[in-house]
Amino acid sequence: MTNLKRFRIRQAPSPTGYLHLGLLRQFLFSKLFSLVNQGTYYLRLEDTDRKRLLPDSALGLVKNLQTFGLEPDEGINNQNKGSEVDFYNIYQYGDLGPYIQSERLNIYHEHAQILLDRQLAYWSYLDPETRQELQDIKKATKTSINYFKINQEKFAESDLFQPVQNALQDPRKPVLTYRLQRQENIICHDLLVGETQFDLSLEEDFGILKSDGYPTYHLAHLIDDKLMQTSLVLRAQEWYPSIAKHTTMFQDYWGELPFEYLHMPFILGEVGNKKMSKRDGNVNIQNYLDRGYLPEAIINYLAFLGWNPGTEKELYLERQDFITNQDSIERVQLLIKNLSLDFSIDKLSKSPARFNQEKLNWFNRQYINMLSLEEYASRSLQHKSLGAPELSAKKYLAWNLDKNRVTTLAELGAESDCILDYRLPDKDLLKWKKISLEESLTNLQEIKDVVVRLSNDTSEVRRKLHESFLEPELNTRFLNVAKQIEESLKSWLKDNQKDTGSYLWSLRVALSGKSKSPSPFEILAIIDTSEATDRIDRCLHFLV
RNA sequence: GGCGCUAUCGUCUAUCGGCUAGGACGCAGGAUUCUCAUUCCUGUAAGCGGGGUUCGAUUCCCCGUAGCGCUACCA
Repeated sequence: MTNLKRFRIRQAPSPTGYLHLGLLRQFLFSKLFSLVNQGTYYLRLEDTDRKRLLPDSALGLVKNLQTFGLEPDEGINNQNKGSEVDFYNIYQYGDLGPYIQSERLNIYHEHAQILLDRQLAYWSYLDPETRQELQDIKKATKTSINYFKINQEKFAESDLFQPVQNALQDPRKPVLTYRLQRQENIICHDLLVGETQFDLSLEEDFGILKSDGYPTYHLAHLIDDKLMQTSLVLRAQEWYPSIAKHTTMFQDYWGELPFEYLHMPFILGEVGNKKMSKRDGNVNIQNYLDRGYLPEAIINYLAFLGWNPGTEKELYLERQDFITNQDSIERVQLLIKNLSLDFSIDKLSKSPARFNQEKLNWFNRQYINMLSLEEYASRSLQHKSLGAPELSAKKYLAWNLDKNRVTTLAELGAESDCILDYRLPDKDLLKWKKISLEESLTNLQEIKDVVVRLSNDTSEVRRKLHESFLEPELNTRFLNVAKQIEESLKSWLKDNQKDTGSYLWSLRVALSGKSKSPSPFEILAIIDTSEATDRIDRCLHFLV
């Protein structure tokens, strides 16, 4: 991209709500661009809309970004590494600040004055009613409004170009308006779309400094992205129609457009053709976190919405990464780094992408399964706000069984509850499909002795397993014990020429109490002999 | 209304003029299995319509059509 000057990319969120999916993807792609270009990814807070301002949302935003490994290199965050901004309860850091637009008012006013001096902007005194009337006429006559001319006819030249400080005190509440003077066609460039020609005579003047002294996006963009040395403006597609205004504004004021534009296509909601909105209820990124989705899965999924490496690779983290790194934030940073290795602009899609929960679920299942048992258990417990319950080997081993059966962290216990909280099955459930209930129970009675013997035989390995349940490789050691039980039990069945289903079905149902459950061998590796005996005996009572 | 963007399986997408249109999710079937899940295999399903350029168009161009966006003292 730009090779002479240092690559700098920015995101400029507004503290008017929560972090949503579309925005998160923009942050991700910005970070990816900065990594590819070995540049800086910075963040500034666009808090110029005082009516919609929600101060708390700034902290929520930077916290979320940290969770997703997207903390900016410069700008604002929630770490104590810069100067604190009390109002938002966040920190700001970097050499080109302030990064909070409400702290830059004097800068905007200074440039507004230059704009006035050069007659590139003027004060518009039209009240809302008048502007509404003009817009109605515009619709009827299909001609664009010349705001400058209208103001010129009604007000004196000295009013139109009065100094900023005076105008802000003016009871008529004027709005500083950008004066589009060029009437010709302009060719605008976007990294994704390419070149588009716009007719500037169709564009209308637009407000840049509101009567409350705060800039609109247009002025803030004009000033900040020059002063903060942005080299790539990556923003949502909805801005694309403004590219002509902005390009001409930069050319007029600064003599050049000092950066490239890239407009990101929308993310569509699962139903309908609208971009994901707050009405979908599922756009808030915090919802996904709350529902037990891993940041790794969300980021990996989002990366593939509008981008594709052109290879068949989709998972950008491997099982090994989960073993060597137990920290979620560091791991998601690694994920982003891995993505950046394949990331390039010509792999971006120009059309909007539809959000698909099923695919996200798949990513989440993949990554949950890669989690170490320790991390899976602790994160699931944390997720359920269970704090730190007394950890028993039994619980821990039972949860282990859930890991490749769940979609989200919220489902801890979904399958394993039958081990921790036994309920007697219905009588009929004990019947194996090929034989009668009586026969099934007789078989159960018969295998009970084998199970008891086996359970006693393996009590030593099980004791060792349970004692060291917090040590690494638990899953492997557990599976070994389960396998040992399985082999013994199956060889007994084979030696005595017994049909596996006729014995194992009722055994498993007796041990789990459920029609669908982990295998009897896995259950026997967890519960002790007396517990196993008790469960079987209770079922055998159906015999009498 | 004006201006603009976009257009391949249900969804995310590959293809940068040669296609028997590839992959992933989902779905269906099968294998393994005492059940469920996992894993593995197989299948399912697509180039919006019409012109043009070309030996040849999903790919390039034009016109339609559809979807979306913008048309603020919101960003």
